[in-house]
Amino acid sequence: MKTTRPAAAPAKAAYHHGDLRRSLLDAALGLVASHGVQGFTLREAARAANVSHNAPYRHFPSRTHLLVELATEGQGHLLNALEAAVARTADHRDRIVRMGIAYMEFAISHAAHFRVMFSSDVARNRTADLTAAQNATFQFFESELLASEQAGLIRKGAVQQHALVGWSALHGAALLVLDGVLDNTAIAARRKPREIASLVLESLLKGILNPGGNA
Amino acid sequence: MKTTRPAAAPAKAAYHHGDLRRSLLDAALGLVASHGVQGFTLREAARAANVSHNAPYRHFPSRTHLLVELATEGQGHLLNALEAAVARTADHRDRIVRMGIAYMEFAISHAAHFRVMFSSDVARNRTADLTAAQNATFQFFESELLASEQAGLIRKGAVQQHALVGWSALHGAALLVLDGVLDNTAIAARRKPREIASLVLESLLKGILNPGGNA
DNA sequence: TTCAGGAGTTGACACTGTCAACATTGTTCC
DNA sequence: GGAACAATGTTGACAGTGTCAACTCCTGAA
Repeated sequence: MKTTRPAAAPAKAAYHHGDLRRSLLDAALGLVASHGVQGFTLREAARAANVSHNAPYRHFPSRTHLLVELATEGQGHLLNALEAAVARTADHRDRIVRMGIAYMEFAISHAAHFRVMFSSDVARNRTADLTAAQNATFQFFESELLASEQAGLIRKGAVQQHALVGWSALHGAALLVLDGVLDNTAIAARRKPREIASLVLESLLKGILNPGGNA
Repeated sequence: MKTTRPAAAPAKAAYHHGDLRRSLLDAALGLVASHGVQGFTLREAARAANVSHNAPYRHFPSRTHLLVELATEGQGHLLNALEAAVARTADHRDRIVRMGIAYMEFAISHAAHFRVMFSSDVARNRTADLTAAQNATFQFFESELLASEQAGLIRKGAVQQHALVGWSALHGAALLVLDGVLDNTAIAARRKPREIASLVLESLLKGILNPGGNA
């Protein structure tokens, strides 16, 4: 983890931590995963990093700011995941489907990040960086659909609307799955998250594909 | 509010509150509205109800349980709103559109309830009652679509899937709007919530309407 | 070598959720 | 009526939290 400093001292040793900021973010992520956003505590993160309860304040002005930072970071990871998913094929329909599935799978397999990214108290303390990261995600959706439109896969003229509806549906499905709200529905109870995403995408595509499409 | 007891005493007077449970839920809702779910405090709710900091424990076993109760109540109100919206017309397409718009409008105009209903720490402490209330909402979506299917408005054979996708899209859109995530998108920035809901519904309907539909 | 400032520490404060023990009230049965 | 009893509220305490202020330690530049 370190770069230059004296390797790995056995005890907690050094006065300067080396990369406290990173350690705190990692610890926070773990705590959110096990105790929820609400249950995350600055002092416990400090403890996990072997540091006094006030050390975090040298890196983050408040508990909320740390969470916002985590959210911004997560949003970047999400965008990376979407880009990676899409990169594996050139077929426009496939790309859309993979992108959607990647969204759902990110929400599930990086649940802690995802929860922080869309927790309400982070939303009300959003920074310009976080806003920019969220906009980038939406624009990625849009650009992908724009390419499909130009290739003639989907109907002309409502790319922004399609992006809005697509993102909403995937986002909503991800949250409903994450919260277990769908666990008692016949349609979703026995399906894996990626299958649920497929169902959502299938329906969405029916609404936007060109009549002559290859559906 | 009271029924039999001595009207409204000017001072806080009476040892027994009368309806503390209700007062606490109302106070909690107000606090969530102004300070967020995270910022809601049992002690402040108690203060708002003119009662000692421990009185709430005679009605709720914990802070979280109070929130779960609030969520269950909100889910009931949501279902009522959906039913009321649908009742105003017999046209199946209209009913679906009104139902969707009502969902979005509930999320916006009852934001505090909605936030509690889908806050993650409520989700992880869900009671049977809350689960039942959520299932009822999904079933209402389903039943509405089933009626449309039988009337020939929408394609045969995938009502559950349509309900899943529809709920997901509306839910996702509501949360994205509520969190302000869409504020910087060209498509949603200058639109009212109900217009955004209309856009979502328009797209969804294109995907499920019968070819011979009146779209 | 000095020294300014970044990084971490200790100590304090008001506040929180929750537990235990106690006080007051309304109800129910003789 | 009054006596037991359960509900409902209260007071007091405790550990834990976020944050502020003042301090110490360490590193890199002048």
